[in-house]
Amino acid sequence: MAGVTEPAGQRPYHHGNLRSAILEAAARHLREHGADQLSLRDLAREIGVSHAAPRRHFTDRQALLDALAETGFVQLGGALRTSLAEAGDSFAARVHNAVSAFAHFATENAALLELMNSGKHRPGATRIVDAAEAAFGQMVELIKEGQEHGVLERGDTERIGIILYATVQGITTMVNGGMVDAEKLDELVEAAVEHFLRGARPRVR
Amino acid sequence: MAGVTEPAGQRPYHHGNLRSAILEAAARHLREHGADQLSLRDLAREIGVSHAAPRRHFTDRQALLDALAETGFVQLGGALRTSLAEAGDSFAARVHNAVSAFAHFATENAALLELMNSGKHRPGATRIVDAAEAAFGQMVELIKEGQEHGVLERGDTERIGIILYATVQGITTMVNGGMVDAEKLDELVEAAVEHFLRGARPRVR
DNA sequence: ACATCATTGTTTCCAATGGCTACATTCGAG
DNA sequence: CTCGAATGTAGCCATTGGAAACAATGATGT
Repeated sequence: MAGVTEPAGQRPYHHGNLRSAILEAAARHLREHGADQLSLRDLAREIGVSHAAPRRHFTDRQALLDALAETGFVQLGGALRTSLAEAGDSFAARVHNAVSAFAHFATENAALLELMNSGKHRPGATRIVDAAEAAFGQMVELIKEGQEHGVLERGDTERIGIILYATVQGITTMVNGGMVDAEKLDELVEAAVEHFLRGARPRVR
Repeated sequence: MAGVTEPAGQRPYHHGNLRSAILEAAARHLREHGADQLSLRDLAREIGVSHAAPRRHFTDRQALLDALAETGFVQLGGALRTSLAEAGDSFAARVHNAVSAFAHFATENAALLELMNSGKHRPGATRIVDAAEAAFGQMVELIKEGQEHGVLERGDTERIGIILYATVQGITTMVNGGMVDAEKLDELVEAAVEHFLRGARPRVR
């Protein structure tokens, strides 16, 4: 039944937390219809507010997309974090877990991922950059770990991290773009990790 | 001076080859302003034709984007072809050349690349798929070459090709997205190739 | 309590876009 | 030379993002 503040199905003048409602709806639309089809007015209609209301929370369509990208990086960071927490001690297993987590996040949130690395965000969108670095930083940490354990070659840690990150990122892009069958994802991830570990292990002297 | 068929600055009723004119203008706009900003009416205005004229050549905005993606794959294929033709005999050098060619094409045509692997094309866009496979096939051929020379491990050729392709693709995505400084491109490509060759070389028995 | 100001929504308007239909001009095959 | 097929044009519509002026609500200080 309608709450006290919502008599006869009427929404009170103030929504309460429009911002998060918009973000939620936007995330769903993003997943279901892609970023191109995401319309501010559509969201407003769905939520039941006037089409100009969202403007109070997102100055721009781009601002909304930026916010989505930011939360995307936060989510990705979380996924990586738990994947690493659940992993055992074996470095290979840790890498595999992290990469696999990334791959699944990326393929289950294709449109979001595209948004995240489209780099179209506002010049001053430091929040996105921060969130991205927080997520990416875990990969770098992981590499550092491998280097300290003597399983990975020394040298520019970030560069090695970029290569690992890029490889997974590329695989998911191909899957998301339909160039590669989605069923091959796990198999590819596994092969990529193995290649990586072999390619980046210390040279025998 | 105005040609015979173009008296007093007047364009004849029929443009002559509107289709290619549109493609050209679209390619330029794509490069300069990205796919999002690409407007059919804008192109029509620029070319000096009515806003509905492009419709005779591209049923849809998407159809135009599809066509752009297709030519993109053709261009990429060409770039790979010449890069391989110019390479020496050393397998490592051949891989490096091809990968480098890809990387530069991808970073110099960021928006186009995004379009190419966005996978948003029409379900029945076989031409795109064909063009893509023609380009991608060269990578697979290259891998096969390495396998026959005993420089790369045997096993699923396509899978190995995908990993190589994905790695470069990922690197360029990061560069294009601003996550990585563009100046690091060559250095990254080199490292990636080296990692790849070490990671995919035959295991000693 | 109450006046006042900042938030948050609403309404109304505008320009631009993609897309559609009916119509005009030109080209080319028979 | 005629007539149908291509190719362009003009005008219309719905939708969108965005801006401005106005309305309702919430919060704050006295």
